[in-house]
Amino acid sequence: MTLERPDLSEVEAEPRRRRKLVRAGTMVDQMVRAISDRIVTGIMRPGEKLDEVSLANRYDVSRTPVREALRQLAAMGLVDRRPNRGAIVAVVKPDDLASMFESMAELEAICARFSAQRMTAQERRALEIEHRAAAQLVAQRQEADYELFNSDFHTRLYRGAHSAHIYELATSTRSRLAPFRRAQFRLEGRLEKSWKEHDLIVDAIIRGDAQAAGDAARNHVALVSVASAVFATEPGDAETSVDG
Amino acid sequence: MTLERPDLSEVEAEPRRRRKLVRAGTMVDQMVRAISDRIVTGIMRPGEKLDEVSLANRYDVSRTPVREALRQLAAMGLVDRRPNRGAIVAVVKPDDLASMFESMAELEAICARFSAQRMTAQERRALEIEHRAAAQLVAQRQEADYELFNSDFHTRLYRGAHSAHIYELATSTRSRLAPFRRAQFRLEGRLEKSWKEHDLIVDAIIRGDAQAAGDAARNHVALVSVASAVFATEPGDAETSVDG
DNA sequence: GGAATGGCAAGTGTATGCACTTTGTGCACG
DNA sequence: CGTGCACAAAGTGCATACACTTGCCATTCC
Repeated sequence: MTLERPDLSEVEAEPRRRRKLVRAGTMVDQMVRAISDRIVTGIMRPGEKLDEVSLANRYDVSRTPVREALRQLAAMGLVDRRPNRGAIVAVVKPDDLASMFESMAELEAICARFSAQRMTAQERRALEIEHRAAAQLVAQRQEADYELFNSDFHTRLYRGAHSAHIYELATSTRSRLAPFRRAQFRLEGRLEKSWKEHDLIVDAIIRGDAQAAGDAARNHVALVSVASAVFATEPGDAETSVDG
Repeated sequence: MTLERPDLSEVEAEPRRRRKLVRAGTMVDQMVRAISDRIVTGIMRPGEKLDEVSLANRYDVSRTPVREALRQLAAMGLVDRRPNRGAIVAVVKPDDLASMFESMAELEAICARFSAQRMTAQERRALEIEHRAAAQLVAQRQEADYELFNSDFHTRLYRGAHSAHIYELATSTRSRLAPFRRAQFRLEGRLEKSWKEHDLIVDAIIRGDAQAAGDAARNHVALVSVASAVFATEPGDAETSVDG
């Protein structure tokens, strides 16, 4: 339905002249962030059309920067572009989704393994403290807050590997998977299971047991994969509804 | 020196009107391929400037498609773009380079492991046949041909994992590393060592020994990394010379 | 009646122009 | 003689106009 209301809050707060007071980076970079947020958080659903002129109006720019943003998003894998036929939010086939979860599992295994070997004492301590604190969120069934913590937890693992490129691979793969797993914690008992799986990872990292940390992390993602598959295969027509 | 000769051979063979007979895809896609080729094969060296108007003249298009191509190349990690300050062929610091080789080693380990588990009988046979044939190239010191075979060999491993996303991660990481290892086979004895390392991988895959295949592959890349590091740290002023 | 063709509308691909940012250079001033 | 400012040149960022492609629909022909 390509809703028409301005809703430019992501880019700028006021309808004043846009030029000369751009806050951070170029228009294109801001739009890339804004649009990828909308995709990753599920506001835009897979298959939804990304019309160049609509986006140009929405963000109050011309088509040129929109096109550059779309190309960059396509390179990230978040949107599909067909020549002369426009762009849509990336639709992945079940096989691709499985492949991406599998990759994610292996990447997390690597990160956990390296974390067990390379994390500094401070990093280990912070990881453990945050993980312990999250037990509260589990006990109180704070799905939303736990989801935030969960994201932070995994980011710690990626950073703990102390390898810029692996961090990049992990975060970009995670972004591409995000649209397909945002509801996983709504599943009955998933919160507790997630925490216990984390516990195994943390324990192994603290002990410096790389093998165990890697295996635990791989297993954790594999289970998330199963939990998420439920939603990915739901009938979801994904075309008209704007947000759930 | 930004050589001025036309040299459009990569894009089109004749100086006739460009429109209406573009062969494959859009101008932007063709330029992305052409420029990434020039970077990956070492014709353009890290740090070299990518001026928009020069590229526009070179490929006989306006700046708009050039900008889109540069943005896509930046997303691939092959070029660095600084806002308002142009683009250069990506320069990676030694730490980043090490990180990328490390990632490559892990990715290849994953591919080899999966290949040992998942390759079809045909794939295993083809891998072994090609590998055996390459022994000729080693014996005859055919560095250039062996390099081609080597690229093919690793691509077989990536495909053998039967996972689209892992294939993507492996090939893109490989592209980003390509500029830094193109001379590795010139090192004394590297050819023989490479073949013997391949031999271990092939043997493990044929036997279906995932663990051994992964370890052998990781080790293989680690050694390539060392061999390439020699060139990466060479004084190389990387500005004027066009090909070595 | 159905299939093929022509034109229309929507939307993408590219060219071009102007505004703004950055950077280098020369001159004034301390 | 060194430091800082102003101005000019080069080059990027974005807007706009136009060309071309695609999909749809009505009309026409078999």
